[in-house]
Amino acid sequence: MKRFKTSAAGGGQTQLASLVAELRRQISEHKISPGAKLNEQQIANDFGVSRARAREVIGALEVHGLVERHPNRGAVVRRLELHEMYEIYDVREVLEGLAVRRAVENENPETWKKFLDNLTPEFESRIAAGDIELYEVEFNRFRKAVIAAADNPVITGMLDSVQDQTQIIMRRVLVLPGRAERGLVNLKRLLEAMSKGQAEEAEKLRRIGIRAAIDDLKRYERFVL
Amino acid sequence: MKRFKTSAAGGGQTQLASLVAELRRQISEHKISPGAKLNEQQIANDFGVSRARAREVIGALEVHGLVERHPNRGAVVRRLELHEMYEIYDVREVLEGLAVRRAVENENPETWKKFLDNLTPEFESRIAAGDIELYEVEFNRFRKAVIAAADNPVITGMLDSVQDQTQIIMRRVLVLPGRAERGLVNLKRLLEAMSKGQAEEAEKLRRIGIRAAIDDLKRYERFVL
DNA sequence: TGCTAAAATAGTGCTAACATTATTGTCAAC
DNA sequence: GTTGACAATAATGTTAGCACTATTTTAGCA
Repeated sequence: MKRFKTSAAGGGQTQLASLVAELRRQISEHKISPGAKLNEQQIANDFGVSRARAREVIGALEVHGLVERHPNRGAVVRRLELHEMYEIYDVREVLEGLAVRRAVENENPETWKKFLDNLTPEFESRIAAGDIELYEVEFNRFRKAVIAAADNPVITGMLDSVQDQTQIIMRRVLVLPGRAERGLVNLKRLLEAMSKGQAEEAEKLRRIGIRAAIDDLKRYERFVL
Repeated sequence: MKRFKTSAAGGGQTQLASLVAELRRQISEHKISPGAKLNEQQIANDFGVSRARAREVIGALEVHGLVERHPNRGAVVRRLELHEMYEIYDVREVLEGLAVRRAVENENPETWKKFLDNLTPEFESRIAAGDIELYEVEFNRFRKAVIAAADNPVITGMLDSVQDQTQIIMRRVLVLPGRAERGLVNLKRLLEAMSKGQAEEAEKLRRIGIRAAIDDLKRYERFVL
């Protein structure tokens, strides 16, 4: 059992916000599975907070769309339906494109040149040989840098929300045949455009990359879900 | 005092969700002003719900970013700062563009032709003469149709959230010199593209329209805020 | 008058107890 | 085996009371 700081314990973030962030994390990583029941007393016990606080947390998750509550019967973690996945990805496409555009406008092109320089022939052959984790780590490192450079908390918050809901499925997509290779091709072109300060071209390429990933999901739906 | 339905009263939406929607509406219309204090017992009294429920509502508003809570001291409705306005508008630009693109793809072009046909020379001269409400009503009618045709609840939810936070200020922008006229020119071109089924062109034009509105805000900041 | 310490205040935070409600389980009748 | 009625159950929903905490106010003193 993890003891959650009371509200007055400093650090700027309220107890509620901390708890919600933790539950979101657990739900998004499927540590709490879709379909799992959440109950106030259990959460209060698990996190060492009052039942009143636990209730607030569940309420916030409800409003956030992550759980479905049934009055007097408890809450269930929502399953994401496939059509929702596509809806979310439409939004992700434009938001990631926007983030990249702003990142290019805000940040020294040398930053992106450094990422490009990491994509050595050795790196590429390791991806081709199946080292998907390597690709994932590098891609996530790049993506974090983009979001930081975009410097827009609204974008960040929305993309976090998007990520919460889609990450498990998209990890499955990442291991589909040739996904990582195709992703790498797109990443190289994207980084080239970014290294030249081409903000609109970068936005377009990022969007193409997102669209390509979701197209792979469509193609292999029966295998992923 | 408005008596809020208990959770079990049917209609699919939980009491919490209804209350949150109502508070969001009041905050977004400045019926509850930025800087106003919210307290649990007052909300419980005002809406005829338990203090526990009121507390949940405030918690949800906190997580939603609409209020700032101070442990043991209460909650205050957040003031939107100008830089946040611009951050939100970046996101709005891409989301509204996406909505228009999807609407064009999903809906019969005749729909948009009908909106275009409403923009008669008489309509235009009334806008030029200062009938801003007419422009606002027609534009909002069009916008609702777009969002409905886009048929993506994720977009809708995010745009609702964006609207909550920006609508009061953007109404002030709407009465700036020439704003409505310039908006109308963009709307005509947009509807022309939509009537021809040009989804990408429509997306581009919608984005230009949003960008133009925010540019007017930048130009007249000192008068608007 | 200005400063400091103590008291008061306002509101949340927590706990306990009981009420309420929707669903599930059991049992008898057909 | 199925159906319907009733009881049990699980969890939330509400209320009440008190604890706790951060801020504001007040009183006393230099």
